[in-house]
Amino acid sequence: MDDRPMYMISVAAELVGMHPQTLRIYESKGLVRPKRTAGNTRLYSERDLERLRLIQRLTTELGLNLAGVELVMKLEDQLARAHARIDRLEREKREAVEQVHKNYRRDLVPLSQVTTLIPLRRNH
Amino acid sequence: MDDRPMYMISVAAELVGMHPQTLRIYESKGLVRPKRTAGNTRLYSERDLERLRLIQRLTTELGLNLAGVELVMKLEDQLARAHARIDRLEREKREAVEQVHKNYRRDLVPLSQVTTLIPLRRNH
DNA sequence: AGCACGTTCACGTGGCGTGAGGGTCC
DNA sequence: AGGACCCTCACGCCACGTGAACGTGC
Repeated sequence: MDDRPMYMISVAAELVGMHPQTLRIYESKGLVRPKRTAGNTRLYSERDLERLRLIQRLTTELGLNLAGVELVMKLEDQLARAHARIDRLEREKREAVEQVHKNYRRDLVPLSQVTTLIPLRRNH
Repeated sequence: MDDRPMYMISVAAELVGMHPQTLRIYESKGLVRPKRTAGNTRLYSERDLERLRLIQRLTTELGLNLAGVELVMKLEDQLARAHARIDRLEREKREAVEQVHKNYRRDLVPLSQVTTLIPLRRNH
């Protein structure tokens, strides 16, 4: 995702189909945090736009209010991290088993078979 | 958690500090599903009350609307299951390693040592 | 100078809680 | 018969989106 600040508020609002004032409200509630220029003009990155589109889905399609949006985004973040953890654990579990196998040498023989091996070697 | 239906609406509302009509609204939106008697009277279980208290926290303390409550409860359910999965995976990872160790017999000897074993056995 | 930016305030709509009215069950 | 249940409708409040007013930066 692209973090570079690119669009000022009118362009950003146009791109996501929202009222510029709405974007200001979202910022005042901490839902998006666009960068600012030296002259205090907001600059929205692609990541900000993506976040705005998510807010839009939650409010217009699902009917959440802004308090709900905030909590939902927090939970979705936690959920994403939990899923990442699950993927990592599954991989580590597989790798751990393989590693244990590798740590056992391939040329191991049961001690009980050693006596039967002796005759075989004497025939040489 | 106790699923047995126990309290009719006035008692349930009293117990959680809500208006009975509010409980009916929550049911109409699918947020709680109390059982009914043969005469169509709602009966709330302890689990239902717990759910009502959660809704109360989300609405009054955090300011969510009901759409938000619904989605948040869904996400919290998913999150709980993800955490359960993580716990299970961590346990399985540990057990898998132990199991691999067990599958290697304790009396294994490197094949290269077999020749050195032979003299030892001949001395008997 | 002009236009889009900034902030603050005002208005309208809609969601939600609360209550009342009227019917039904025990 | 009375009280608490059922459901539906109406009212009020608050959140949120929208716009206007006014000042500032490019």
